[in-house]
Amino acid sequence: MSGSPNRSGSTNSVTLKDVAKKAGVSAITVSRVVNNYAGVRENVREKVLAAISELGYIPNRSASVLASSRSKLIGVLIPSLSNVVFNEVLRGIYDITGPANYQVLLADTHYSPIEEERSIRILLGQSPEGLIVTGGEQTDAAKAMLKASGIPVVQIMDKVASPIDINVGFSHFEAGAAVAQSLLTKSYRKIGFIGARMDPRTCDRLAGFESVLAAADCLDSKRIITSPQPSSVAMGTTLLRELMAVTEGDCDAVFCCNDDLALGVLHECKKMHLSVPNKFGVCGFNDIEMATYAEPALSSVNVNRYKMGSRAMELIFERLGRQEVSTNTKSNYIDTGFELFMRKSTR
Amino acid sequence: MSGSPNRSGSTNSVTLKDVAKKAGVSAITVSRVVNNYAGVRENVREKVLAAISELGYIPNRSASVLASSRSKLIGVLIPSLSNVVFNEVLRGIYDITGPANYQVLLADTHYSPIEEERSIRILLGQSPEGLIVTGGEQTDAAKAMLKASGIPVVQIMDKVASPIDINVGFSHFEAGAAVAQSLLTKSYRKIGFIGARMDPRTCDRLAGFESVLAAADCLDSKRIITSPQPSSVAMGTTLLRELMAVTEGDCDAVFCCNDDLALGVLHECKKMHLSVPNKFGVCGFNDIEMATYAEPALSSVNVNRYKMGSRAMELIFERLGRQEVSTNTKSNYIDTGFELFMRKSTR
DNA sequence: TTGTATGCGTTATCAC
DNA sequence: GTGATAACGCATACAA
Repeated sequence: MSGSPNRSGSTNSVTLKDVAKKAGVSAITVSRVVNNYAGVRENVREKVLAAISELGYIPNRSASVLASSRSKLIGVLIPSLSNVVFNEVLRGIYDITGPANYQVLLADTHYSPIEEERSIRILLGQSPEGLIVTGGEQTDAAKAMLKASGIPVVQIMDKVASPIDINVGFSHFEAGAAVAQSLLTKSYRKIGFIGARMDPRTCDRLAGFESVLAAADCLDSKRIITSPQPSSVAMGTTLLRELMAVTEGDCDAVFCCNDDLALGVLHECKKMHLSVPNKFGVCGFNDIEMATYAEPALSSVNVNRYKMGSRAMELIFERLGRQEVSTNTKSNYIDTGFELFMRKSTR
Repeated sequence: MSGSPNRSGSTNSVTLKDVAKKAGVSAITVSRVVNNYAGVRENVREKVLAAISELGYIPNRSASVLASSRSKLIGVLIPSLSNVVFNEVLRGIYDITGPANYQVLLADTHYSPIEEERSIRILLGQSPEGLIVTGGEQTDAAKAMLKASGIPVVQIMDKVASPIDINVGFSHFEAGAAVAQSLLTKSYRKIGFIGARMDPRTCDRLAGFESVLAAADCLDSKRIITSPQPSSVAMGTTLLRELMAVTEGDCDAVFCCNDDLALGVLHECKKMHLSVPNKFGVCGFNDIEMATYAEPALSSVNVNRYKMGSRAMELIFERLGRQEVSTNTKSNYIDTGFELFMRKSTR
């Protein structure tokens, strides 16, 4: 209705004062209504609400944050937006932040600690009330900033050696070891590994896997095929070819560092007439929905991605709730575990 | 080193003033250094930079935004975080925002215009410099807010009837029609449709699909099977069973509203000994990577998801660049098109 | 229950 | 090239 042009360019410049004037009250009263404070007389509240909707008032968060340092913002850093693994983690996070009216600032670090540090610096500038980061490979500078920030920080997706603050994840080393153990139990002996991108967690899975094979005297490093490039189904086909070439076919199973790769492997096995699971066993990781529907159904490892996200967020809110700086440095690690689902792609 | 406790709880409270004092200059000079202003003497700049890193100063964006109304924030609203379709869109967006040092505020609307309106209100409160929303089904209130905001708004993923501002997408109606046409060309005549969630874009694809079948006198509404629940591979298997039950097997092809559903259909076809593509043709939508590796390879429709994201962001930046409000109301629609990839799952 | 004064950390404006 | 001062819009503390 009014449509006054605003001086500074873009922002909708209806302010508390405008609303206050229209409602015939003071600015602080409007503020109280907006923030649902108890002590406001009902008729006053209604007048204010009417004025708010009439003017299309939208509170300016910057001003609010500056004055109160409660931003209702949570910073989240993940290594890759393309990796579907993080979708469910994000859902877990959003399912907790949404109802609490918190917003998420999401940054993609592209698996780079340097980019991560840059993003952390920027995110911290937005005064988030909590931060969720992936893994434990932050730069020293980043760790220092996070500690200095004083806000709850949760490292997720991995069990980290010395957590900055809170840690929600599981041991990739143990998960990799469990897969190796399971394949051994199924009488596979010449077990290979296929991995792409090789981020720290993937490396941990490989390490756990190798340790078990080594103990069983079944480890042969030429059966370990990796690529620094991103994972994909296509990459799985390529790496299987490579594995078979390098080992001259002397390989009876493979642990793929994720399901995309494994699905590519299954596809390629058909083309190569490699009979799965008898001649060749295949196990993936992450247990995406498609695993169950592959032909044959893909063995995989389920990790509680949703839970890691939701639990991390819950812990932040718990911290934000209690005032006491209860630094019980012992139980700051939540293990969300993992579970093997051995299906038709392994004996 | 210093470690002074901060009064208001959480934020790292090293301010411009602290840096200024340490460097022996005024606050505004520090601000100039931080923002890379030209006219600062080199030795002064160095002194300031030293003080900044020594104190671990992180600029407070809220204060900056309040004073300058340049937030370096872009709001993005998508209907679902679980839907992998949006991953690539987000990558497209982030690949443009990242290098420009812009942050993304990402909200999940859960396919609900009401939630979308709520999120838009909250996002606008953060003074974003641009906003990207999905589709054109915003509530009237939401549209009003977006228009009043004065910032560039891009509606993506769909060709919308009357864009709020800018529109980057493609016609789902035409895409659905193209699939129907292609299936007809391949001599399928009893063509069904399987759809889940049934958001407006899915409905449009169905409408286009139906219009072509109707024109060819091949439309039978009992072959249209839909569910309001989310899409999944599992849902694809269920809906195929339903389609076959309802039509008593009188159906020779199906268009699935997305690839997840279609992969489920392919899986179920095997169990039902329905020979694909001869007895039964299957076409999906979105052309996810797995489509190529399905058995048989899944026919699908590729839409430029990455492009929709990146182009939308580029357009926002273009707008932000030029001061003139060049409301050339004609060419505010960018068509990113679609492309059929008919593979082995159709004749 | 409501209002007044003050400050949050930064930048715009205008002096020097 | 550098600095003093006044906003920016809101919330805290206290007064009425």
